[in-house]
Amino acid sequence: MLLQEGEKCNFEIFVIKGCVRKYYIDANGFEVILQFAIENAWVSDSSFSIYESNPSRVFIETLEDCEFFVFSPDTKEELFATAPRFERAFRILMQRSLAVTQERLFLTMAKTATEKYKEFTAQYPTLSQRVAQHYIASYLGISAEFLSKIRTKMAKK
Amino acid sequence: MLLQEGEKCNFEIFVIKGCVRKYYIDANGFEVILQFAIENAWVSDSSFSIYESNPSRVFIETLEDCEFFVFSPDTKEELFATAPRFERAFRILMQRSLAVTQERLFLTMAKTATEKYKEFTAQYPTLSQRVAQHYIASYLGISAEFLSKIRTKMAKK
DNA sequence: TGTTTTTCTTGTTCTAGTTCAATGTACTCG
DNA sequence: CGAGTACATTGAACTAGAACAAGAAAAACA
Repeated sequence: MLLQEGEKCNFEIFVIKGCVRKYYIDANGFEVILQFAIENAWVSDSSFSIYESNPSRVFIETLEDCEFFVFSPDTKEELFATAPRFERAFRILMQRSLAVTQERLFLTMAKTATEKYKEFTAQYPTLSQRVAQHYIASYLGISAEFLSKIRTKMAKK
Repeated sequence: MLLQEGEKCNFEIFVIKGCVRKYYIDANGFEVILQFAIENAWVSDSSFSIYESNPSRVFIETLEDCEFFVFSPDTKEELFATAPRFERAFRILMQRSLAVTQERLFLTMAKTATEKYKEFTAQYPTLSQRVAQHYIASYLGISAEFLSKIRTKMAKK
């Protein structure tokens, strides 16, 4: 467990190897998975790092053995000071995260559960083997049972 | 109409006055509103500005008489060259957009239509008066009819 | 190896929200 | 002014997906 709800998130992680999930607990006590980060992806509680004093509302947890590269605010500031071009790199990184999140919003809003699952397997071909199905269901915003039904239906065809 | 699907988006807009909507057309031909931008907000097709050669999949359209401040890539580069601290400003801007988008994902995934509408009116108190209801429904990802039913139910209480 | 715990499947019932259709309201413009 | 167009409401029938429950498989573990 890398980050707990209520803690301050003061890092940005680059995943070299393994898989982590970022999630929060909704008003009814259910986990909702916001992001899977696998090899070559970044995770952090980006939503709240702007309000740096605010505690986080999300959890970040490893699902496999992992290797990371970790940026703290200090190492980041140091980096920017010595090599200002990294400001740009981080801006582009932010932009890419935004693109990914918007793409998810696209999917979440306009697609059926089956379509979402297809897109998911296309986007993360390895992940459906690597993590538990109910995590995927939570990521897609559907119930684990319904995902199972979708899968059996797809298998029959 | 500021941007059409298929065009290249080469600007970032800061809304001084008025209101614009950003939307796309889904596979079934329906408009899905991704964002309303009112006073002091930014709009651009952030999802694709990283792949700068790619044509946009979204439309950006004014809903009222507007005043903007427009950044093109050129003015941006010029700005960054003369005042490098603006790199940082734009990074923070990106971060904030990301925060907003993630917050929306939160809402879209875990809340009922009624809850979403309540949160919407709380977040954009003026907007429910200013724009057509079916736009709000599209933004919330629900049908215009159902939004109407929610509203009458809320009014009765 | 058997036992326990976790995950996955399957069926049934139920509900939030959709779709369609019809009517009502309001605004625009000749 | 009246007619047309765009928008909002209401109701009835329908459906995607949830919730619940109860087994089956698979994994963990001693």
